[in-house]
Amino acid sequence: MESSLHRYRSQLETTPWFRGLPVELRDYLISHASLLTLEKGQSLYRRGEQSYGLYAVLGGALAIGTVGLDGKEALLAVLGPTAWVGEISMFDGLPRPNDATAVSRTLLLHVPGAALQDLLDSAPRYWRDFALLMAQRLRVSFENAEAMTLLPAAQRVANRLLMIASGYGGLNASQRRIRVSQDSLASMVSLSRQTTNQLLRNLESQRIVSLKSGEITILDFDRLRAASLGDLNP
Amino acid sequence: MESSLHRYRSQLETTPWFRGLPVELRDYLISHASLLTLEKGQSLYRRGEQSYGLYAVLGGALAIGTVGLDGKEALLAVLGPTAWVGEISMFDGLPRPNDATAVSRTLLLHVPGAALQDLLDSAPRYWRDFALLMAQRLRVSFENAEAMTLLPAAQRVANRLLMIASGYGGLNASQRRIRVSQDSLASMVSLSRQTTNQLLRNLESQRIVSLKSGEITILDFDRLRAASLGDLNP
DNA sequence: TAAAATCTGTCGGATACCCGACAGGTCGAC
DNA sequence: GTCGACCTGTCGGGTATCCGACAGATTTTA
Repeated sequence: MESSLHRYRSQLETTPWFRGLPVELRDYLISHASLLTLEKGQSLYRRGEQSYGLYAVLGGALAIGTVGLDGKEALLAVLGPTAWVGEISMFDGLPRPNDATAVSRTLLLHVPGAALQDLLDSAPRYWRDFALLMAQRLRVSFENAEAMTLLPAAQRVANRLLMIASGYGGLNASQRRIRVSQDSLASMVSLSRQTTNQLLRNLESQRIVSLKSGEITILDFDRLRAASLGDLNP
Repeated sequence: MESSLHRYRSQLETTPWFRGLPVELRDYLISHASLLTLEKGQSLYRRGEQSYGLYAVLGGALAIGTVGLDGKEALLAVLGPTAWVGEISMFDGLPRPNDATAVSRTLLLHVPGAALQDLLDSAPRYWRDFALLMAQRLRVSFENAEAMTLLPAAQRVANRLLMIASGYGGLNASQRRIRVSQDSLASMVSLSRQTTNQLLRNLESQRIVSLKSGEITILDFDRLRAASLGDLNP
């Protein structure tokens, strides 16, 4: 088992957080992990459930969010390779704060809670390394809350595309081709699918992005950045 | 100096996070801290600045948020006694993610960065304790993002009042009398002051809250909770 | 105690966004 | 290759919320 897991090491090291860890910690995580596959639509965990450890996305993608009473969805992020999830419950031992669901067939690395406990009991200095993950997520979360209340719709969309493309500030790999349906994007920026579509088509007509089914490609980062600041003809 | 600081110990211990810390850590924090007073409107720190340590609010209140280009404000929270702030930069060493400004004359406990470094270098197990603070804030932040995108305006207001009254899930003391202007409340739920006012008056007419200038008192928690879920005649 | 500053309350017109509906495209499954 | 599932694109009416404006109340400052 171990040998097969080490195949993923270099892939994992594309993510800033993981790359920054001490070697022995990286070794430990990989050698105590196992693989796990989710089919499209299957959930990794749901809000309120107990925690069973830490996960890294190796292939496919996870949608992190919550569904309201009426079925409406609040999407925080769609995380692809090689993002890590599940660290909050590691610290406070409380139930998971949101849902994680596979948007397509997804391959995961699973580090069981017990292995983490053992490690942290014997080397508590590693708490800090895992906390860095939370710090990053908190910064993203603040940035998002800010964008949500300060920016009008069009700028929110542009801003979000940049955020996704950047890998949410280092949480996962950066990418210029964004594999997300307009529907999902809409519930990330809390707009309706229809207006999101309008705003995207607007960006497309200016050759800032190009649209395919289930995919948005950024053509011009600079002008997208300008659009997110509002310095652009609507 | 030390003797005067110990007067605040029992006050600090009203906050769940601080109360949960090991005794020696509480001792260390208090004995390495100093007092600091901010006048109304003065800022403790601004987004982008370097970190100089950790703070606890002992009196008055801090507004945590950001101002947009146009002067519009995004308020994350107004924190009173005895909330702790400034922990994110402690972990990643990056600049502060938002502004902290005194809304009235405010008394603060300041634990300098150097003292924290010394402590954590010699006893890295404490990283975990500080990380708990981040975990709490992250949960609040998620809950908030969720409320923001899933709930209609009226429920957002009710939800937010409950959140503030609960001390943001344990971040600071709980209170039934909320000392916040309707204006501030408005920019926390991202509504205009006018509609926030309408919604509050609506709650007042049902005897769920009572309104004074700069103050909202919750009269009926159960019905406010119902209102935040939408089970209430509008 | 007077003056300044801040906060609350209320009105209507403007508008950004929602939402249902439906057609056409694209993709994966069998 | 064909079918069903999902996704994109577009229209128009309905409406929740914004925004300027202004008056009165309340708190703070001098």
